[in-house]
Amino acid sequence: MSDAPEAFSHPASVLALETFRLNGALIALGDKLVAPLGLTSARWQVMGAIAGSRGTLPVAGLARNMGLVRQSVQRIADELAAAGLVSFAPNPHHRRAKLVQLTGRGAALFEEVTARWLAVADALVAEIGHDEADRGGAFLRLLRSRVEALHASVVDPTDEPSGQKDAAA
Amino acid sequence: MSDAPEAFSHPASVLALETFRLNGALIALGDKLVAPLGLTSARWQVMGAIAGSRGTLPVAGLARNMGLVRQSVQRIADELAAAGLVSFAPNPHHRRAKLVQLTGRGAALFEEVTARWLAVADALVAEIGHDEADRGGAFLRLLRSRVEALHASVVDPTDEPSGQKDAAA
DNA sequence: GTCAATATGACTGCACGCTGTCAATGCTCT
DNA sequence: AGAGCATTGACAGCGTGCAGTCATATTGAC
Repeated sequence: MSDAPEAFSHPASVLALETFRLNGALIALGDKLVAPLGLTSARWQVMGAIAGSRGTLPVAGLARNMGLVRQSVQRIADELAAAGLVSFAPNPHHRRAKLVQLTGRGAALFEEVTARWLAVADALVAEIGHDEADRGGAFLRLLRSRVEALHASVVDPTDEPSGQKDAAA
Repeated sequence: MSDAPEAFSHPASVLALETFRLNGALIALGDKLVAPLGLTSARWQVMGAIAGSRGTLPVAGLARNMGLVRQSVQRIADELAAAGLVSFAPNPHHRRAKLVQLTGRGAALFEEVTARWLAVADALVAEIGHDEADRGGAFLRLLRSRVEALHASVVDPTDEPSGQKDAAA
């Protein structure tokens, strides 16, 4: 077992582990920001996706924009609807896929949350610098695209090639 | 609601959202890597922490090293023990806090997982470049430290300053 | 030596995202 | 018009991490 440390110090391992920790820190920060307003990080993000769509997207569309599966967003959306923060409007193009929109209360709450976030976001960018923040964002996007490509290319050696959907290799 | 887009294009928002997506992509990649060996990302990471500690740490110590709370690691460790991959050895310094160690099967499995990971990790670093990977890792660490500092400094306006533990304003 | 503070494990409950499955809806091709 | 396929919402189950609580074990102050 003398190979564990070298595997951990691998640059890719450092990237992965640091990403996990940063992810946790960001969620913790987000939760702390919006908790006093009765929200959570996830609900806030869904409300943001709704606001960004101007209420023209159903749940599945929001999920695509957020990079999540439908079911995750559906649960949050239902809870937000139960809380009176979002409503489902008829969709002229699809009878079942109702359009998710913010209610008056939802929009007001989201504006308040946005104000709180922008204060923190400005402070964060001020500390690390505009250029560095932009470079970091680009790096994260690049890294994700590589990871996703790797994810698609990894083939399971213990898996027979019959039941595969996408493994075009 | 015309302020949603500007909040989303904020450099800090981009960083946060990209971090969430990268986190998800990494977990998906990790799961896919170790699934054929009967593991998950979380169990693999805990095994890694155990291997890195050389079996000299109890659950709480592993959790500290990983940046998680005890309970999360405890559950995984119990499951790994049930699967015969780790065992709990007596701790000369503490009767309850048994030392978590890999069993022979656990160590062998971890070595196999490590080999699989190193192949992918090398491919990833080869694509983005060694220097860029190192710079990215440093950036992530810096960003996390700033986010954690912000988390500690954020005070809740609707919260009376009596019940606070760490808010050294 | 005693007692409070701390550390640890055990247990419960919760939030979140995923997979899998099913029925209903909409779209495309023949 | 009809068949086949993709999309969508609904529902169930699972893995992971967190907070809270309690009992036990260890440590430190007195």
